[in-house]
Amino acid sequence: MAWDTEGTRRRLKEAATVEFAEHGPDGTTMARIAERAGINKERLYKYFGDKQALFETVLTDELKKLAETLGPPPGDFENIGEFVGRNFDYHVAHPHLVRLLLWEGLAGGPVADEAQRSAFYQDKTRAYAAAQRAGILDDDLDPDHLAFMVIGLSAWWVSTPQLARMLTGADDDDATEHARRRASVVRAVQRLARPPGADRAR
Amino acid sequence: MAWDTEGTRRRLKEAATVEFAEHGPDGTTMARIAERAGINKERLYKYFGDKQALFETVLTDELKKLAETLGPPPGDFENIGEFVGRNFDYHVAHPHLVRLLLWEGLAGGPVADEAQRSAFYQDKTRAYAAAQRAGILDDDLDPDHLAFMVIGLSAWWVSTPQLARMLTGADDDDATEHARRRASVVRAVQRLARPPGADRAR
DNA sequence: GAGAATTCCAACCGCAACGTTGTAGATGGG
DNA sequence: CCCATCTACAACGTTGCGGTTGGAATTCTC
Repeated sequence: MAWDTEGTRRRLKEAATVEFAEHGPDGTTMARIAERAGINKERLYKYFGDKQALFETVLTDELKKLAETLGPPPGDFENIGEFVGRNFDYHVAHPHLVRLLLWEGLAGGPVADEAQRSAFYQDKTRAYAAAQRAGILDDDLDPDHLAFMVIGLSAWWVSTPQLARMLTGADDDDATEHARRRASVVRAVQRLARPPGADRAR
Repeated sequence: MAWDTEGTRRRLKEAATVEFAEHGPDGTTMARIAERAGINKERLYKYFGDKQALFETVLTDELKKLAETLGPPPGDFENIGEFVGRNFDYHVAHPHLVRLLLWEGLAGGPVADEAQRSAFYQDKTRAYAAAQRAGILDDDLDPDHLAFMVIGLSAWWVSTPQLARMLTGADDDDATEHARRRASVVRAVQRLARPPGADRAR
């Protein structure tokens, strides 16, 4: 049988994503990743270097997936609510990414792929600023802060699930509660970003 | 010299707070806690049980400190913006608590002191609901979700410092940026919670 | 003031984790 | 067809962790 190096690489990375998202950098063991992938542990070191490098690879990969799934931010921000709603859906369906981000922030180590990501966020900020100048978004908040808070609003539910549970009294996989949360996020973003008077459709 | 059991207990707990907040449950070692406190490791087990119990003790303690420092939520929510601003200041000055909360949520294990905390949050939700009925807060969002998002807005900056840095381009200990962030949080909460037309003081 | 009880500590135990090494099989150019 | 090269793996070495134990020093109790 021919080698399937790309396949083993992919399987290792998928296993690493699950393990890292679940247990974090410190709680994850290289042996468990290899075991989950059904591949020998040593391959991890050959392909990805050490644990830290593997974590960074996994994180940048998941960020890319999000960007590809959601597509570029809508040219106009008229419908920012729905855009963030889709963002929220994504985070609830794949909590991997938010969890990886939180662990990255908590660890305080090097930031994976910092240059690319900074550039991405600066683009985003510029887009927000343009929409504010066009009057589509309110300019009450500075564009970078607005962008940051919008991310927060859609990611916060996944970030502190225990608070969410204690406050709402609902389980994480409750479908009707999910819909209620989504609606709240959409409405909150509209209140935050849209000029007063817009989105009056109650 | 007389025994100072309460003192050693306190020193151990303080050291544990720092270590747990910094490195998380998995990244923290009992030996390092003891070393930081200058006390023998075995005392930790005598006083606090095992690692998990120590973590829960530390977390509930920090939650109590926040509640005592900020005092009860203001009877009326007219000034919810400033209240949340003080909350934000606290989290920036003592990031311990938010970090512990994030780690608790990520670990997914048992929630420390769940009964008390649930009761606390339900009280909070009731207070929000009352303010909504009184017309002080807008009832656009359900009170539990509003409470949850308000917490998120003031804690999100500490939760993903690397995103904050990449978006704002500012260091975490930049004083003018702190003021700017605080103002954004206050304004955002007002937009989120207050009826349209209130807080028009630009 | 003697002995029970408690505080404190150094040393230890079992175990699991990271990362490496030595080797068996597969591949491909000359 | 041969040998350098690459993939893959089992087993290992070392380190460091959570938790325990035996005993010395100190305080309390009667």
